[in-house]
Amino acid sequence: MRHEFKRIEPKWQKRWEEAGIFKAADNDASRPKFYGLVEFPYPSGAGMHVGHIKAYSSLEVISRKRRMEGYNVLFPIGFDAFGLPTENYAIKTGVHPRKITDDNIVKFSNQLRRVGFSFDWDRVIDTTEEDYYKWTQWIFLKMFEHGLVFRDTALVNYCPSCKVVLSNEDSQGGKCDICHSDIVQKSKTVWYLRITEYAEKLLQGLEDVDYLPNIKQQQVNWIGKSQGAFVNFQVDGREETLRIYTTRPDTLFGVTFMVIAPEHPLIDRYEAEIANMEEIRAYREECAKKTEFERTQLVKDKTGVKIQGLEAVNPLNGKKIPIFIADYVMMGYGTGAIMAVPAHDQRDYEFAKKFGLDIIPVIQGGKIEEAAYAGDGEMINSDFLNGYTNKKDSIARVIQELEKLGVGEAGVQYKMKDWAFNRQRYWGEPIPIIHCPNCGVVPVPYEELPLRLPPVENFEPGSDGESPLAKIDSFVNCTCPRCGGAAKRETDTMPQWAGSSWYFLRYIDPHNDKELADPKKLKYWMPVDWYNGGMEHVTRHMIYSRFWHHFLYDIGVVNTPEPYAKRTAQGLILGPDGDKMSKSKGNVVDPLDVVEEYGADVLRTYVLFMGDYGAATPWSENSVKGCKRFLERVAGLVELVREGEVTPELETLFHKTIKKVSSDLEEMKFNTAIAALMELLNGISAHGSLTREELTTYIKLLCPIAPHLCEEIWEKIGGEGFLSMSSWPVYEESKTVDATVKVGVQVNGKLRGVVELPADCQKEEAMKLVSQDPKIQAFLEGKNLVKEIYVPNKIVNLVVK
RNA sequence: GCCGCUGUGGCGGAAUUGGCAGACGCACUUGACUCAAAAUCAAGCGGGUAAUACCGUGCCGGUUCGAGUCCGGCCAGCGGCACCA
Repeated sequence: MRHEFKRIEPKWQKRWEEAGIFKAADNDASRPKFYGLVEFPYPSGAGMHVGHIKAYSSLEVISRKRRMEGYNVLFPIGFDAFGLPTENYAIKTGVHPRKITDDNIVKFSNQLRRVGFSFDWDRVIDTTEEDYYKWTQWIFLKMFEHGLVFRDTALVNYCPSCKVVLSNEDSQGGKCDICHSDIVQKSKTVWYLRITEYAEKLLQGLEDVDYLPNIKQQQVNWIGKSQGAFVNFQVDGREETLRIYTTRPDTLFGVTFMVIAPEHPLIDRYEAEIANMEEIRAYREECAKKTEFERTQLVKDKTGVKIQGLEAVNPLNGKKIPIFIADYVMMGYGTGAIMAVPAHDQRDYEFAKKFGLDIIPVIQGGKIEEAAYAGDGEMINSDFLNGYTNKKDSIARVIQELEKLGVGEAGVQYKMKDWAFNRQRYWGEPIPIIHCPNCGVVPVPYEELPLRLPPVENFEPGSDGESPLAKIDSFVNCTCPRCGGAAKRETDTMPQWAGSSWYFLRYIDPHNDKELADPKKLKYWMPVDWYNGGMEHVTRHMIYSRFWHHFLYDIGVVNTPEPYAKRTAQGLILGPDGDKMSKSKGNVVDPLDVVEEYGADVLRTYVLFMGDYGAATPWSENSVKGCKRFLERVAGLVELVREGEVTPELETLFHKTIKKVSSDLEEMKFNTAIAALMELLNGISAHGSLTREELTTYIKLLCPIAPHLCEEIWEKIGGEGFLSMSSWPVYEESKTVDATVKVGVQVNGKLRGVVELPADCQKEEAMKLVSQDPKIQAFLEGKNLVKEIYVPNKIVNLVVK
């Protein structure tokens, strides 16, 4: 039998779909459930990328295996379709984003079908459909209702090219995540989601989930919890305290100055009393011009200005100390003010050196003349803290003292910031809020959802960073639902991350027009058992969606706090040249070209065989050919079928392979699972024949990876029903071991020979057999045998002198 | 600077977690088939040697009968965070 993929692949895809075998059954209590989730694609005009294939193939294989193991499997797909590329394309071509999106989804769906993925196509969702974003808006209003939505005027990251405000997540490194232009700072009133309120829950929740360790670590870093204390310094002679946050309150006796951020409100309050206000104003202006990126990058040179006329008082020893403003302190973290301990903090040290300030060591160790000392040591120059050597104890002691004096308390801080939740763009979910001159900010009533995107002809955003919706009077002008007076709608839309923050819930009940999803079905399917996706989504999408899910849990919509029980990630597919695939480098591989030339089964096999699933691996056309060769040899097995139940020579190999493939697939070691199937194939070829029973086992093991070919073989040998729905092979442990094993024999730790021993053979017998080996005898000639080491089935080591 | 990960043939990568390093695949070499090429099949394939010996998992040292694997110290690369107080 030849592997005629062009004929058989469409045939089986059609049969699977007609029979509906991949449809999930809601609330089926008769079998265990498995919810496998892959990150739904953004349907770009370019179509599918080989990266998509790799990302989906892992859970595709697991889902197919689960079905064969008797699970009720939910393996859905959809489209995360709001976003800038579509809108930009609309601006360029004049075609409506709705039309572009629909066309791209059709294209994507067809491509996904040609790869033979076993998605449940009845549950496809599209985040840009009204029936879907109605519920995105609903969740937003629920958050509003629970005080998690707020407006604030803030310096925001603004991309002058995309003309949008970006979240911190989208502007990492001072570059726009979408177009890579430099970000500038702009003052704007924007919407925020109070994600920081969930910082602790998001951190704690990580203890109950099975994420790859690096994924967990990245989230922990992102949340960035630190423990320390808040301390109030009195401003000398005034009813004013300067509140700071520190992780080392026990170094309070080493404080020689204070630093506040340039934007700190203290300055505005005492404008009249600050002698050098002109100088300070100039410094503030200078800082405002810099982007946050510049501010954090120009770390070499500390700048700042001493505030003339204000002094702080150290609450523990009453010492008066100067206050500076400097841009190395950020308004966005802690309280925007610090106590400076130059002896033990490198930044404070550099600042003190530059401005000629005192440096008082309070921890023994290091060379204070050269650099700040951040290590451990005995406390000195610190009154009641002197003599402490353990930092935990000294911190506990000083916090006790601060609390007694009423000038401070223990506290925690998170690096994570609130989520800037808006875009000044057309192609996004309208924010369901009304601005009323009488009532202020009023939410759109739930009954009025969805708040639809109005038809627009010009998608260009306003030059002042305003949304295109602001130009549509019929959309903007409305009546206030509270007082009935004339009011205006919010014209910002939600950021692209909104729709993907809850999509996995909608798959569970995609056509429900009463609720986000039926609670019974939610309870049945959630949590997602296994979620696979890219490392690039570990800190944004993953954190956002966990936040939304925790919130939905708190208001009783879902019944688990954590949405994903397990999370894994695939590695990138690099271009054949080893560089990241990109259009400009011309090293992009189109998966459809591969399907066309080699078939979907070959493509599926290759992306899983090409290397460690979690690692970045370059594409190799030659290796694709290798996979093609492999499947063609498998197709040829049909001709080797002979009468019988088992082939004794192959029995152990079969049992071993079932065991290895079963466990390797679970551990995402797809490359070694396929290698094991290749080895088994080599074994069968060497033997020259196999039984129908054995061929059935073989194609069952390969079926999740190369299902079209395996179904075809199954049909050819008279199998009934779909192989994809047959039972997963089982092995017997006792049959996975050979009667004899080849064991290496070392002399003084060096390999000198190999002997064949009965499996699990006793030491005495093993030694006897080893000593009969002439090669080994030669090495023992004239030497004293000092020690014999024997590890059954593994190694013999003879120590001689 | 901090945190995490990774260094194994010409290449992608294996190694039951301390027990025969290089499974499996690619590339390559030789042979068969062919007028020839492709495809296919067979054999070989870490370095070294005529064959042994010997040398080999980034580098240096250690533990052990035995180290790719464990410990200590470096070096290089990748990813994340970053004037975070």
